[in-house]
Amino acid sequence: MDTATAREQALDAAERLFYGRGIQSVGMDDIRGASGVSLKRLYQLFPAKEQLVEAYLERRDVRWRGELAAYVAREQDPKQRIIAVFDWLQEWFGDEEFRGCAWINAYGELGARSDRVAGQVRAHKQAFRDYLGSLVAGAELPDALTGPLHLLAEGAMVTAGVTGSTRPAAEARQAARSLLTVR
Amino acid sequence: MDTATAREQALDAAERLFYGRGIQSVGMDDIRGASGVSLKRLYQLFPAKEQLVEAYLERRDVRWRGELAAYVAREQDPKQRIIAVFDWLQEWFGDEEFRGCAWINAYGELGARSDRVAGQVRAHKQAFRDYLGSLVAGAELPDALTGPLHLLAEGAMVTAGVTGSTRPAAEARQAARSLLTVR
DNA sequence: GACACGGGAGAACGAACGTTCTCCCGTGGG
DNA sequence: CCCACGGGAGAACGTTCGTTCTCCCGTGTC
Repeated sequence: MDTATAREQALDAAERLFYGRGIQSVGMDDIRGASGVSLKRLYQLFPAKEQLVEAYLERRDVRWRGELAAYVAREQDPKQRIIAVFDWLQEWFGDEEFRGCAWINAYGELGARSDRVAGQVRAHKQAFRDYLGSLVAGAELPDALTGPLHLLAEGAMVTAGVTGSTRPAAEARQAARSLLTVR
Repeated sequence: MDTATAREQALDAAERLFYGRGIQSVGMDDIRGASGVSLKRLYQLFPAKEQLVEAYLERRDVRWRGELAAYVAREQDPKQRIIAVFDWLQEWFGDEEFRGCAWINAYGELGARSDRVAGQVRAHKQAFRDYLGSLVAGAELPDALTGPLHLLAEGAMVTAGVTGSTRPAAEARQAARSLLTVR
């Protein structure tokens, strides 16, 4: 197995386990077992667990925002694009594997202990907010809408994560529609 | 030191440390050191760490919701009471000790491993939502507003926790005002 | 005064886990 | 064929931490 595929399999297993069971309750040995990558190789690729965690969050960040952007881009109408964000959230919440927002969860676990993880969470949330801002600008709506839309989305992620329901996405979409059409 | 005060001091220390540094990174020995309650007593009062965690979340839930309700009750106008929720959040976010929502953080740390903690988080969030619902009903507003208001509040808590800023409260309050005055 | 006892200090124990080390094998080059 | 070497399996090591145990002291009771 060459280095690139070993790295990818390690990250696949790490993501599945870290996201599904939490970071601290998954040991490096669990990742070895799930990925088939030996401990020796794991430590060559990621000299410490924290670096594996960072790589997991980093890769997931790129993919998460990419998938959201691809979904939204299918919509032509600029205002509908904003609504599509909440449609996408609803689909995500309905996924069998959904267990809340990976970054909010990671922040709860490690935010107080690891500055690097805390920084990654901040960067991810800021990037999401900036993306919403770009959609708002694209629809020629006042920039002041960005904050509220972002809060609705974050609230929906938290609430869906805790309750396991997709309803928060529908509620958030409805509220977003209402905010977009006010005066 | 009698049993009641030992219990209270243990819970005081547990709350300070669990909330400030995360649950998993605080050991029983840290709590002994911070509370002055010996390990022997600690384990008489709480036969396992998980029970101390549950007692911490339980006591904090009662106090948190009580303080919110007391703050809101000072307002007479039913609609202003809803806005007052966000004023209270803003004060909370500005507190020096503020480190995000204790329940969201606990869920990120333990939600996947402890059903009891996950249940407490769900119950706390449901109680908060129900409280918002009672304010909405008191203002004779449509019940459909409860969900969006709740999501704004949750989003503000998460975002303030991650960024350390009080701004999310102001944004959420503004959005709430807007939702209340539509049509 | 003798003694039972609740409690404090902190050592001890055992498990979990991050990280490293040992041993061995298969392979490719000389 | 020999050998160097990259890598796998998993034992080993050291630390952390939840939990329990030991030892001792002060107090209240007869």
